[in-house]
Amino acid sequence: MNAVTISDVAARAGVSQATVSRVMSSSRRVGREVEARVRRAADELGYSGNGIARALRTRRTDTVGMVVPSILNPFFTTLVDSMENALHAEGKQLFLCDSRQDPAVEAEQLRSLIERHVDGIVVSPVHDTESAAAVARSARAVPLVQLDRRVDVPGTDWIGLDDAEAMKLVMEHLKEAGARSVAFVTSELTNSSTALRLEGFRRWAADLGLRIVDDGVVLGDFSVDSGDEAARRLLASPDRPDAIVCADDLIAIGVLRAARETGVAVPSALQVTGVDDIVFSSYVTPALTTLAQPTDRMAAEALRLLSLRGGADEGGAGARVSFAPTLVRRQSTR
Amino acid sequence: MNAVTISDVAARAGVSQATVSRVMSSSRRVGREVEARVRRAADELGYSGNGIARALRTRRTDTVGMVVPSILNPFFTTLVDSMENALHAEGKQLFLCDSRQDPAVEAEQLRSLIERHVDGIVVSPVHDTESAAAVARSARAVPLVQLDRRVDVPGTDWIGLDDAEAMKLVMEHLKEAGARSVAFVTSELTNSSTALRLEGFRRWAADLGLRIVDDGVVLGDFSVDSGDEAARRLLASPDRPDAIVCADDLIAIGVLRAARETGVAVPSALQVTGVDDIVFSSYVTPALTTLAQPTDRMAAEALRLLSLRGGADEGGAGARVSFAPTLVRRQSTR
DNA sequence: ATGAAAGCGCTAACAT
DNA sequence: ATGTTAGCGCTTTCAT
Repeated sequence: MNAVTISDVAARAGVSQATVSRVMSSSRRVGREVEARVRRAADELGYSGNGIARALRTRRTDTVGMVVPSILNPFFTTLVDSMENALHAEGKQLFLCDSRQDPAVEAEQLRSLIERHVDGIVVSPVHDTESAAAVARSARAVPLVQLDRRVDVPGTDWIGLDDAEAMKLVMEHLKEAGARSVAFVTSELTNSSTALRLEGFRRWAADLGLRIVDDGVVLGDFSVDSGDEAARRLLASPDRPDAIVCADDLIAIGVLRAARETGVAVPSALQVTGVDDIVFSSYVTPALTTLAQPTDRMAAEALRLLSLRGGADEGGAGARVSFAPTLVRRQSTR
Repeated sequence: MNAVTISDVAARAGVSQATVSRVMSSSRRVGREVEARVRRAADELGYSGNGIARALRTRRTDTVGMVVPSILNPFFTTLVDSMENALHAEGKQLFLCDSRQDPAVEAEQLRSLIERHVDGIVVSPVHDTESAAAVARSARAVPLVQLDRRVDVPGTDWIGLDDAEAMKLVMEHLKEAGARSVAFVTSELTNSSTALRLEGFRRWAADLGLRIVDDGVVLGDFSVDSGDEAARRLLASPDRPDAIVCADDLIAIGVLRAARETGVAVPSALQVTGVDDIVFSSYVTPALTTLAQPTDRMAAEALRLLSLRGGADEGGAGARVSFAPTLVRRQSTR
């Protein structure tokens, strides 16, 4: 084990601990000759420092905690990747927590992150209401931003997609492509993304004169199987839509599968769109038309907001930073 | 900020810090009445403990670092998920590091994890040789196991797939399904998985009398595009194989795409297999026959090996625990 | 059963 | 430019 401490190095170099500390953190000028001696001593002993002791003293851990509903959802994987990249660039590290779509687990993860004294928390809350208390409590203890999904906690920053604009892009595209009647498949209304996207769908359907078919809004969850099931129902209906708008790509991929297996041609007889532009959307057949989110920029913004709030401040305005997606046209629409 | 310390609680409860500590960690019996008083004081103050201070004192952080070549590769995503699950069950947390396929980044991540005094490290080394030094150095400082990929570092434990058995399963399946000539698409030979799978492919091709076509081993990387490209070459050759064995599912999905786009029917004219059973393998058309890895069991085993080696021990035997995959038959083979 | 006190390894005043 | 010293908040002997 690495039991080499700063005082071992100090002794070997014949200087004080403080001098070694200064050399290692290049915080203050140190004599050239002394610095060389210290560095050599550190090398010879294989000194690597103790981040725990430093953290206790400086009250900074250079770590950020991230809590997502499911890391297996490719969109969150991308978000995690973007965060890890952004943090790495700043010499920080990421505690990754998967809340398994469970508010209780989520609350526990948040508590644990705070006990570990992370410098900040990025969370995508599982549930509209059930996540609120834990998020609020956490935000009082440590800088916290919400990413993608959000709960209503005054004074908390949020970064995510401009859901209204997202639906506008999709609906306009479908209108241009000749769609007349539409349906919407999404998850249960227990998270913020769903609610806003559905609202946008309704609004733009009305504005653009796209008719929503009977029972044209289907709620399930963000999964391929859920999309598959919803599509079978919609396609079997007498009032079959000629476009199905999906709240995310997983659902859309399920819809595509159902269409294929029930012999409905895409995009000629049915157009399909998703949201997120997960990697596999370009690999399915037909390739999926979807909306790409700028996850790298979102992660950078999340970090920026995290460091702005230097500590226990509250009553901050509660910034809401939304990014417009970009339409990625592929073969599932005309 | 949460500035409530153990001595605040002690003062409020009218006891010593030691007693509060005992109550919080339920380490020793404490009088019933005193315990109640302490708990109440802690609640009232919103005391949550300081994991950093505790870690400094106990020399345990209850954290594990994990370094993977790319978290965007769905197989590693699954592995990370399995590890996160296993750790969560033990009240530990995961530092996630993505080495971006770069040995230099990997070395830096490892160094950083050690400085943060993680209790253990799980690493899937990027490169056969270039990762070796950093892995060896790290293993000297902290309990370390290799997962999936490995470098040759004596005395280091490894958990992964039984690659020979894997290839055996695939090849026997193809033989039964009537394949005669085969090709193998994999990544460059700079990681352990590739080398072993190729070796297994060659051996079982010979044993089962499956002919390897001319230029029948194609090296690229673990990606859809790489598989696509390799397949176009193989399918254009005069000596076209009637089965393409792929070293992972991403490659196989690329092969399927190339086959579709060049009008080669799968599985009737060409059979295709992958390895890993990533989620999307069941969603492509035709669904991919592949090998499933027991990632949950692997993660559990990794943790077990981590805690066995209680500290600075070395000269351990260097356990190699390999798990047999299971064949998942789908539509890309007959 | 409880308290007093030492100290984990480091950094940051404050001296010199 | 460098050294001395006092903690950061906690756990853990060692007393009582």
